[in-house]
Amino acid sequence: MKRATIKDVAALAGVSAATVSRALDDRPEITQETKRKVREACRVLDYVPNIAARSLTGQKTHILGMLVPDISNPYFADMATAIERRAAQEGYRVLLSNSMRDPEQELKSIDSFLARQIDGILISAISPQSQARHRALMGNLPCVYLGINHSEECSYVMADNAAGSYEAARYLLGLGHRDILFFGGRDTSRTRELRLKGFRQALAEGGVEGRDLTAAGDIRQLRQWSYEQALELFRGGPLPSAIFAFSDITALKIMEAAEERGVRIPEDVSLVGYDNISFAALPRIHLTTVSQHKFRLGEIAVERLLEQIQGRRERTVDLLRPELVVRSTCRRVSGTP
Amino acid sequence: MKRATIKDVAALAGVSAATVSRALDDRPEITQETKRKVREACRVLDYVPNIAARSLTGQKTHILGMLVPDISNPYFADMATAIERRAAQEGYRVLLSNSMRDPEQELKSIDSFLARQIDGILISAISPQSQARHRALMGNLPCVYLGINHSEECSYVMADNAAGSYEAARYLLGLGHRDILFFGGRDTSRTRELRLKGFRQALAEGGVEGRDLTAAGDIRQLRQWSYEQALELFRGGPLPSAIFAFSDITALKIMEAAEERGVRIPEDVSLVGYDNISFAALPRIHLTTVSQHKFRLGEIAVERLLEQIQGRRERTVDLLRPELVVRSTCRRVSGTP
DNA sequence: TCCCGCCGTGAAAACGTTTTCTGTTAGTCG
DNA sequence: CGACTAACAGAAAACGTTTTCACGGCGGGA
Repeated sequence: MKRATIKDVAALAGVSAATVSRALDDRPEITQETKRKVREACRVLDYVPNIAARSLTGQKTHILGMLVPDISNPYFADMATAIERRAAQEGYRVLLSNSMRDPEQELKSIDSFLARQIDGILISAISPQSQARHRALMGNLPCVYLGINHSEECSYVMADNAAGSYEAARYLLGLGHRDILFFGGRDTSRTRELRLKGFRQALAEGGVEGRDLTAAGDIRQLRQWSYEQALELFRGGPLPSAIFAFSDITALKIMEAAEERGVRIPEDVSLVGYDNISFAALPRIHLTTVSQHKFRLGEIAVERLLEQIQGRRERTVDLLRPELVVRSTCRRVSGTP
Repeated sequence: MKRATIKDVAALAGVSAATVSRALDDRPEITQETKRKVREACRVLDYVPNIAARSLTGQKTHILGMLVPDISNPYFADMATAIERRAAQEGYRVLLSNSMRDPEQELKSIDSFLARQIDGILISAISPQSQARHRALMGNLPCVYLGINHSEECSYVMADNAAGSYEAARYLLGLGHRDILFFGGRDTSRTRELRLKGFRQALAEGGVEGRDLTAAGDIRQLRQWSYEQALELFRGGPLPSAIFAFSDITALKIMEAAEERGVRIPEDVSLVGYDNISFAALPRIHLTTVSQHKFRLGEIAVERLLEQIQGRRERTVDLLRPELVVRSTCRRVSGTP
């Protein structure tokens, strides 16, 4: 009933525990014959090594931690999928933590990760409050930021936000749009800052004035805020020619408000999102958006983290070029070629 | 630089390691004063207990394993969210494993869970091949099935699939539909069987003949299969009055095909889904569907698993009643009251 | 023949906790 | 005043591995 230990295997194979350990590690100094006996004994006893004991001797746990605000957000779910898969390929498991953007939760998660001796941590969102604590640990715990770069001392892999929005804005300009509104995102968000920057640059190059609408205030209510602002925008009065949404989630909220107000997309307003989450490709939605290659980002993040864990590399920075994916939420402005 | 151990804390607090252990456990036999000193020392040294060492002494790891086919599927993402949250409340973490429905992956995951001394496991999908291995362990490892019940020896919590589809079918009947097609699901799926059963029962009670379309064959290609079958269905010729999709994912694929063929929903065909995944509530989609209370299911699953782990309860069975959520993909058949 | 070195293996220490068993001190009761 | 109890804390064993060190045997060179 009780699980077999290495000693049981050793006894059955007629060798010592040390030999079993070495045989399972496939060390060259052990005879083929001995290895065979050991393997056989393991099979018979259904032996599974105890990782807790292993990690006690200073070995690694082969567990990675992942800090995420909300796994039910498809943006993070997609990344998590990629991460989980890549990690599994390398023999690692991932311990998930939804912080729900609650600083206290984040702190607890970090502590619990530490307590569990994880080998490294992937962070795709963290509040400023928790960063101090986190920074204190960075020396000890390999870490890579994913999709953000809160600290220059730490590795990160992210998409080039400015480049992505630059390209999307150019696309809108090319379609003849001149009155384009950048919509949403928190005023504290560095990501928003970068996306806005690329947007503004494209507009400036096209000699067009840009507008933008920013969420300032409670961080948790962003979706609700977007919906209400869009409702307000569509209340009547002149519409912008196109809306550049901070994210696909935001774009969806804009769509919802538009639907409610009878505003048609793209006939009345063009709309582009950002992230290319799975929602965007759905029938009836067909959101034109900027793809972040979340899958690739996740994979690279794992690779970099493992390199760091295994001491093969120090701090790294990866910037992926995003890609505009054109669907059907933008139209050409009449009267343009 | 090295992490502080319990001995360091003991030294700083001027007590023994044993006392520190007891103090942190808040045992009554330790003086308030001593506890205070210990806590202070922990704070100073930034002490985090080593869970690996703790688990070695026969304690629990406070880690739960979760076997999922695909976390980027919103159905599982939603459940995972609920599970993660509830587990965290109880001081547990969850180790995630995406099997991608690959039996070999499943096996590996189970072994790796075992090696990591997890306290219990939540399974929301498992292939028949892996079940044998899993069953062998069930005596040792607390387990609850989530949304499925592959074995009567094991706890499970799931929605009453037959009841849900019964209700949805009644709704369709009430709207005047008489030619209703049950669409999709794998022929090996027990879930499909149950949903079909409720569907048929409702139809039989209404004196209506039901039809159904089932996927037989490669399990991984279900979405593609649905899309192609729907395309075929919409090729021309007589349409059913309503389609009852096996799942929301299937329903979405049907929508996609309908869009492609110029078939309007609900004007030309009514459509109901199953699961109420987040996609279903999106603007422009508004899928009428059966809600499984995935969140509640996840929570209950964690609660039952913990009860089992802590020896408070044996095998349990929970059946939740699903709920029809009416949106806008069904219309009343003309000529009915 | 003797010694050296190498190969394969075993014994034991170490990892950081928890827990059981003891021991000490002070207080209480007869 | 002596002995017993209660309250508190320490020493040491145990958990299952890995790893360091040591040892025995064997082949080969002198």
